[in-house]
Amino acid sequence: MFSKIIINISVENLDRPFTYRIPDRLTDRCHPGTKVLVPFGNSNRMIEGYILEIIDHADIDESKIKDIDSIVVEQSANESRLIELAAFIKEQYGSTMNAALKTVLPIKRAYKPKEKKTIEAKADTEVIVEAYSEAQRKKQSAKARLLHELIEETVLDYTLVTSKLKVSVATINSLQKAGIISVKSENYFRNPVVLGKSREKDISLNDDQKAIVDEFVCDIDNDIHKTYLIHGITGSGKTLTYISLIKEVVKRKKQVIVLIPEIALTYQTLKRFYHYFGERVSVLNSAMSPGEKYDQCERAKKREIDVIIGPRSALFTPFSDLGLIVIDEEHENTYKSDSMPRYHAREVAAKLAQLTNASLVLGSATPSVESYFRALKGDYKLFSMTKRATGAVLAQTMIVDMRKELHDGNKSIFSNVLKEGIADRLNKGQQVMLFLNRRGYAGFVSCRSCGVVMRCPHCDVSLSEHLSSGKLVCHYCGYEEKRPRICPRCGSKYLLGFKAGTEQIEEEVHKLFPDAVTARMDADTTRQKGSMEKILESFAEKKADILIGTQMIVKGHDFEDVTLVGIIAADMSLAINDYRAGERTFQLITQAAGRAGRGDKEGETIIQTYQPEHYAIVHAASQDYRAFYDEEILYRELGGYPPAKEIVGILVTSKDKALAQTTCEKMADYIRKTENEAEVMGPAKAGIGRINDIYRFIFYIKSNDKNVLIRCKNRLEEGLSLSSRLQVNFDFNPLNPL
DNA sequence: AGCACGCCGACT
DNA sequence: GTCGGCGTGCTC
Repeated sequence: MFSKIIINISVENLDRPFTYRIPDRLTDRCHPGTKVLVPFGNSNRMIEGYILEIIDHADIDESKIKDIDSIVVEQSANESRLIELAAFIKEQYGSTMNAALKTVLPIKRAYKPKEKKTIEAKADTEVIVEAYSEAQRKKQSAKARLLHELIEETVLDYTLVTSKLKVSVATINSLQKAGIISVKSENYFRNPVVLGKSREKDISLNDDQKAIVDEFVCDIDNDIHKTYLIHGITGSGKTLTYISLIKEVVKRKKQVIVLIPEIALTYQTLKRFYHYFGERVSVLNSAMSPGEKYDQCERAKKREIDVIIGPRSALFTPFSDLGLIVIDEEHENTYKSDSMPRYHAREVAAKLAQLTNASLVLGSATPSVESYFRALKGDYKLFSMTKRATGAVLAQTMIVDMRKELHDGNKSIFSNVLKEGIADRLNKGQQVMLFLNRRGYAGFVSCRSCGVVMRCPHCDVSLSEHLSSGKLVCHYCGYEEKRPRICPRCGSKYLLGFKAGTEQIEEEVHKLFPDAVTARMDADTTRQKGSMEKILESFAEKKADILIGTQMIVKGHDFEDVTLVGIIAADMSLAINDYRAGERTFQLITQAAGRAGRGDKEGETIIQTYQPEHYAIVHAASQDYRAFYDEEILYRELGGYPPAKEIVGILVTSKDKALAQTTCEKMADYIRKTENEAEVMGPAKAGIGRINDIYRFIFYIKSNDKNVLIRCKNRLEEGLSLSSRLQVNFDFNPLNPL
């Protein structure tokens, strides 16, 4: 017996399996995922590795093969489970086992003790309230922000205060001198932090929420672990429901993973969790260093925390007794990895829940069609929350037919209703959000005389004008060049940039409402780290009347004084040649509409479109998910798209164009000839045919049965020669346009 | 990554 | 002559 073993080092040269003989004494203890000690290299130094698979026949000269030395016994159950998860990812999504292991295993790091700083309230609540109002009076906004938090919580995380609350060291020092707060630092690992510092409130749930919690508790107490889909409209109190569910699980001495899209990982959200779970909750995010992430893994292993909140990768937190996984906003695209292995967190979470006997809770105001489909089929238990927890009413929505506006002689980007709406809100001192439903970046530059478009010399995309630096930039490979004054082809001076949509809107607003203060948020203004928070914060502080932006302004930000949301080109995302276009459009409009009227004032949403009769727009306007779903699923079944059918995209890339193309053709032909349960489409040049001088060809396989696609993938993988000149990527149920 | 092998300069 | 610099290449 032999085994393929991956060495426990992340170095490219060793990113391949090595074959070892399994000695007789170890045969019954060696399984995929087992951690073993093997002699390695010329000096036979002992090194740790993981068994990937057991094989009967060696694929290399047997004289070279060494024996496995021993099994590493202290391997924990959760570690072997993570290995199993890696095997699942490799099988389901097509990647090397090493790549799968790397996504799953925590990063190794040298032990470096880290200090944990906290800010504690030293004075009584009355003193803090007093100081808070004084700070407010003196317009010391940073001080006020900090004190405001201290009224509710007595202990705050130092880094949280400095980063999310943007309180400087100077402010903290002055409050420390005044004796109102004290800064304490303690060692992370030596002193497990004391819990229960926050002033806990009882959770009071409404009937919808209670019903969910009751059924969930009943299930887990009978050792039933299901997947639950909570469909709850914006503001229906999903987060509080999650918190109640998590409390029940934590009470039973089990741990919880909460997945949240990175963009929604705001101070507000975190505060709610800190409030109920104190120091027993931890966070992961992309801004953290590998060391910090490693620390959180260690804390999880040591059972110092019960709850971890984070993006996709938080799924791999090494808890020993996982009881529940929550995926908030489960429809979000960020849950699908965009690099190999292209796994979907929802599917991997389901597998992890199955392996650990945990429950899975999915929540969304606009569930993905896939999840809702499963829920209706009975695979998931479906809960609906149809009332806003605060009792606030949903915004009034209105669809404006822009064709009619044009017909009536209104050539502006704004309909007359929207213009009146904006004027009205400006009068009342309320705020407006203008949402441009547009994907992509700033405008390209082209010659008005000969029509030539400035393109990247290494990629098949046009270059974007970078206004501040006066350069043309490629967003795919980073190529830069100075913006030419005259057309390089015909020499004309009419080389003009097309303005990014949001800029154009801003200009128009200034023209119509010269006194209004606007803030703009798009790929161009948020390129710098932290600038997004800055813009949102200044808008929240009412430093601007109108916030103009793309997708990023609609996700989970609540502004009490926003009473009007204008959706400029609601149908723009329908034009994309993608089976998910309708779903995406519905989600975006629903989310945008949900931004209006979050406070006590009634909100209004105006949807401008050239396709007022399109079902995604009609149902989004009436906030009727079910009606949308019923039409959408019909279309998916008709077109043979997920979830009715499964799709895999096979992307072949190479510097050698002919090689990529012929390989892609060969692969497609091979599947066509050998698999009659599968339908092959293509091959064709990929959506972007060349990136960084690497040519890209793609073909798709469709089938009713995902296992057929996995079989195709496995057979293509087997047939692959290990040519480094060629790369093959698999993408199951791809998110990008077909 | 580690570690051996190896091919050059400067030293007991 | 040899000790040791680190450049190259391999590890089942």
